[in-house]
Formats: sequence, C-alpha cells, structure tokens
Amino acid sequence: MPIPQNAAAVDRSLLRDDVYRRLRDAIVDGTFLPGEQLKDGELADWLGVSRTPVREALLRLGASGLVVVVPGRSTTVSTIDPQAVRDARDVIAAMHGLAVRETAGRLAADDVERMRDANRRFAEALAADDVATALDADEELHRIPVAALRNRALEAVLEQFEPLVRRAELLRFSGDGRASVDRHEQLIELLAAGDAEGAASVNFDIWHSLPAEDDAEAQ
Amino acid sequence: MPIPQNAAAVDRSLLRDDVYRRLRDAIVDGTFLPGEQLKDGELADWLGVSRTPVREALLRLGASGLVVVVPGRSTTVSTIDPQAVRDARDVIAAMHGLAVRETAGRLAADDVERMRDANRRFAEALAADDVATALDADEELHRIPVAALRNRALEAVLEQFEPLVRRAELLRFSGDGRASVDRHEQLIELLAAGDAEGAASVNFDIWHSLPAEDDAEAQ
DNA sequence: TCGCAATATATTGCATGCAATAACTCAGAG
DNA sequence: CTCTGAGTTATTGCATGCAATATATTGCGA
Repeated sequence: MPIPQNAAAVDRSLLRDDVYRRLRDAIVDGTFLPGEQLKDGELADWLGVSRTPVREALLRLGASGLVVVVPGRSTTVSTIDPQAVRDARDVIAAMHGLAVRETAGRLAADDVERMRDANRRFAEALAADDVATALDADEELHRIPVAALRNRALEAVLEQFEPLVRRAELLRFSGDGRASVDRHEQLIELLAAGDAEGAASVNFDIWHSLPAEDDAEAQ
Repeated sequence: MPIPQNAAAVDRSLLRDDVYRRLRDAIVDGTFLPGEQLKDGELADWLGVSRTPVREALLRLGASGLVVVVPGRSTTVSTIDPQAVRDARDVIAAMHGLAVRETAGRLAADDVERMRDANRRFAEALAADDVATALDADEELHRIPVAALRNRALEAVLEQFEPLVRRAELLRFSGDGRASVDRHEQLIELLAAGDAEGAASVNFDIWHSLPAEDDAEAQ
C-alpha cells in the first residue's frame, strides 16, 4: 500500500500534554496571575512530574503568548497586553471568516439546524442576562463551520490563540462577573452622588486592576 | 514602573532554535525525504548536541506538520498530503488577506514604493522566465504589508505554516526546476512520437514521483 | 509450511544531574 | 551616604541515564 497516512495515531496520554492543559487552564482562569513567575522546578514538584514535560509545556505556552520565556533567566505569565490580545483576536476572526466563507452553501442540513438552535439559546440567555450561557452558545455556534471545514491548520491556530483572548475576557469580568457587577454599582452610586474623584478611581480600577501586572507575587 | 513589558529580551542563541532551523530547512529542501524516519538519537549525534534540544525542535516541527510524531513509536518526516498543503495555504492566504485589509490606506509611502519596485522586478523575471527570481520578488512584495501590520500572532502563524507549503512547491519542481523541464521535454517528445504508454508513464512520474511517500528510506 | 507466542531490540518519554549565566547581596572605598 | 565590585544564589539550558512500549525476530508447535 503506497499510501502511508500522516495519521495522528491513537493518542496515548502524554505527561507533556496533561501538563500543558493544566498550566494553560490555570493561567486562563487566573490561578496564575499575569506577571507571576513560573519556576519549572516548582511546577514539576506541584504536578508530581519532572522538569522535562513541564518545560515542553511551557514552550508551547510561550508560542501561544501566555508565558514569556527569557532564555537563561525567567519564565513568567505574560501580562495582558491589549495590543497582543487584539492581534490574536484578529487572527482568530480571520480563521472564522475563512471557515464561514469556505463552508457557505456546503453545510449539512443538521449543522445548519444546530446553528439555529445555538442562536436560539444565545438569544434566550441574553434576554435572561445569563452571560455565561450566552457565551457558551455563541462559541458552540461559531464552532460548527470550523468543525465542518476539517482544516487541521486552522484548528491548530484557533487552539493556539484562543486561550490568550479567553483569559483577557475572563479576567476582565473577574471570573463570574459578580465583582464586575459590584464595581459597576459602586461606580453608578458615585456618579449619582456627584463624586467625580471616587468615580474616576473606581473606573480606573475597573479597567486596570484585573489585568494588573504588578500585583502578582504569590506561589 | 508599573509597565513590565512582555518584551522578548535579547535572544541569546539557543541550541533548540538552531536545531529547529536546521531540521526545518533540511526537510523543506528535501535533504530529509517525505516518509523518512528521524531518530532523535541519530540527529543529536549528527548535529553534535544532546537529544534534548533535538526533541524540542521536533515538537515544533510536529506543530508545523512537517514531522509526524507517533508517541512511543516513531518520528517521521510527513508525507506530502495535498489536503494538508491546501489547508495550510488557505490559512496563509487568510493571514495575507488580513494584513492587506488592515494596512490598506495606511502604508508608508516608501512601503508602497517598495511594493511597486518588487512588482516591477516580478514582471521582469516572469518575462525572462526566471521563476526563482519571480518567486523571490513575489514573496518580498507580500511581506511588506505583513511587516507593516506588526501583528506578532499573524507572523507566528506564517512562520509556522509557510515551510509546509514551501516544501511542497520545492519538491514539486525538484529544487531548481531543471529536472522538471527535462521531464517536460521527455513528455513532449513521447507525445509527439505517439508513445501513449511512455507518455503516460512520464506524466505519472511528474505528478507522483517527487512527493513520493515510499521511496524514502535513506538516511 | 504456516501460525503463534515469547523474547530481544530499538525508539521514544520521562527523570535527573551538571553547566552557564544573569540577578541579588553585601562589603568596602570614596 | 552612595557607588562600585566581587562573591553568592537562583533559574534556566543542555546532557545523560532509566523506564516503558511497540516492533521485529526466532523458535516451537500444529
């Protein structure tokens, strides 16, 4: 048989992949704060593995822009650089644009129906002010043309850069949005009371405290 | 100073990067043939380094689709999968599309002039049937909007997937195109002589022998 | 002669040890 | 009191050794 596939084989679980996912999620959900230093030795101890798979995972995270590796010196969680986030978002948007253009008129009927369904749930969640559910439905909808296209390179790009954008969004809304809502109320009251300085201070907090770069020392 | 940059630091040369570039170039220019098995131990000996930087480079090449790593089993140069090449080309085209759209009307005057100049040289090379120079000019032209945009994520995507496409093009034309030209002449003569079988055989060679998947054993 | 199983072998994955280097500390001089 | 410099330390990069596992080989049995 002259057709030896580039098939991806049966993925036996690799430590480096597990470590990658755990570190990625920890950075995205804010367990590791922007600016925080990551020492491969400590991470290895924490995860119960050796430095080798940790280092391989950190290299991947470096390619995603989630960590900054300074060669012989340090490895830190990247600070939230608005420009870098915009750049990644532009690339992601281009990927979705490609998927939509290429699958237009070629989607299976039930794919279209699943998109309609997702959009229905999206609208309902928005009406109910359920942001989390709305975001889930939104993601589900946009993933359908991507999955239908079956372009591995495109999917690799999305997997590489989505975490960076997702982290910015999550930290922006402080995880569950509760703190954001509280701060919004604070801001509104201060505005109503005519406290310009206080309002400005809270406003500054809202836009700068979460993606902070210097309040990160722990662990 | 509360603005700790995610700056990339002064890059002291890392063995893993050197190894990555050498292996990438060797695969792209056909030194390592599609389907050929790469053993990290042998590569390490060959390059005079240890397995560690070699393995890190191979992981990057795996992300680019230039090598296929089967976990506990083998590491091989990927065969030239036309679909994978098309996928990568689509992603690359989308990146160039993004760069062009975003820089439209915002390019510096001398960038525009450099594009005009590159296009002039492109046309001249085409008129002179100088394919290599034409391809260089073409690449130079398209790189200008990309460089102007200064989007690190976009540049990372291009660096990741361009080698895969470039290899397919190079192997397709057998390096300098000389062999291709010879084979074309062969084909033409056979056609003129009415040798249908011979012509069909050469034609098959032209389209299948270079991106071959099974004539690859040598080290 | 063919098939199956057990063993040997080869290759990757992971662990660990050593080296290089940049930052921090602290002492001394001006 | 400040600045400079040497020594120490901490962290990453690379080398190497061990373990796990899939494949190849060989011998035995039907």
